[in-house]
Amino acid sequence: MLELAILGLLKELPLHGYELKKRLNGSLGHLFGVSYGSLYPALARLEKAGAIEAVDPPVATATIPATGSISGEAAAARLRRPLRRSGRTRKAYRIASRGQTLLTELLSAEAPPGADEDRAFALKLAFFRHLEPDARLHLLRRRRASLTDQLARGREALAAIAAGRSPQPDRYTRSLLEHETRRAERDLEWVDSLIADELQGGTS
Amino acid sequence: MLELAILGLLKELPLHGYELKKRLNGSLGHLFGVSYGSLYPALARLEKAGAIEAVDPPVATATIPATGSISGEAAAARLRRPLRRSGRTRKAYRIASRGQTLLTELLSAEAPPGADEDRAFALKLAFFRHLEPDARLHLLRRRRASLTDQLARGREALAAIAAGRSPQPDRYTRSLLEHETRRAERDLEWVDSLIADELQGGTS
DNA sequence: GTCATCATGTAAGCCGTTACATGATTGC
DNA sequence: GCAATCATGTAACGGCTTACATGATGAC
Repeated sequence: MLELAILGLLKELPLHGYELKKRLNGSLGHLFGVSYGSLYPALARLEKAGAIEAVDPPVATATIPATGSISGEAAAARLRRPLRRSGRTRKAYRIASRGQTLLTELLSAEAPPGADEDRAFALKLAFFRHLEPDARLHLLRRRRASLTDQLARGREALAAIAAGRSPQPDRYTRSLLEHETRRAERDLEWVDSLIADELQGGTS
Repeated sequence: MLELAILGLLKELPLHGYELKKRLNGSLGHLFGVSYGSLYPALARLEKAGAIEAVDPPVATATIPATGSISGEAAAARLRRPLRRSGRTRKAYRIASRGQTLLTELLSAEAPPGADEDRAFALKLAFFRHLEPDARLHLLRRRRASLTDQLARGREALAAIAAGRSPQPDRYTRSLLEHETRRAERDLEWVDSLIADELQGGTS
């Protein structure tokens, strides 16, 4: 998941490790906390695999692509200014074509079942714009199926308790089960609305 | 978190590893998936630390305390029957007094901030009955504070976007932000209802 | 000249996973 | 007797964390 986040951010503009970390712990913060101890090795790995490449800073404006996005331009400006430093300390990376492929793969990849699934889905959504509409729909439908399952299990568990087929849990466990079932309902409605938007082609 | 789950289950009745795993992946399943590779080492660790002890099976009924809970009795019966086996294969554990202490500590422990917090809270709730009312309230209030923060951050981010102080995110990111803010609202309401129940002393 | 911050990295360790190895018990 | 399942464990590895080491830059 770290690599997905890194590639997703680098897809918009080249960044160096320190800035990358600030962004990962900032906008994506609730989804994701990274420490240097995992970030820098991850960058090294990705570079060795040819997914990203160090961009040498000399020709500042030229190497930074116009993304059209406001944040992109602002960040590029931020990045441009300090480039007048000695130039040997910071190491900015940009995504390479193998990285584009990898990003698509990671976005489309089977979600790890279990507790990480929620986070993985949220993270993917943050970079959804980099996927083809088909792939987006596919992902949304897989997510939908998973939520439908969860919901069915929750409802069955509640029904079994109500019918006495399962023993009465204490009130905390019961409340937890009810809450999680409601959450699954809401998540399902939400995913359905995302699917509907997707089908009618991008209502902003 | 694994140790918390193990101790919480053993607090109700002695169990052996295999059965423990079935329960962890069953009722607590959505919160928690464990594999043998981590369960057995964890049991060994806990035993060495004196938190749990192997209970030798001979005197079946005598060693199993009456918990008063239906599931407890049913499980005890399930456990009782196969005890007529040779007796060298299964190794049931029961919680020791140091384990009781440890359980209380783990339940009361500071939640790891970040993405695990949700799961940790849910897991603790499943064993809430083993805590003193004071400790329960304390935990609920800490959770409340954390959710209040999350909610404030979400609302601020949305306000900043609406006011143009932040750049417009794409529709997926925006929808994600909105959804997570609503979720924080709902979670907060839920925790508030748990606090209210707690204060008026156990409305089932 | 010194302090805060920016910036990159390494080392040790924790907590979990999958895959593998092994054997007992039960049902047919 | 053979397969399914119950049952316990080990080995290798993955991914992330904290703590540590190092040094450049900018502000005052």
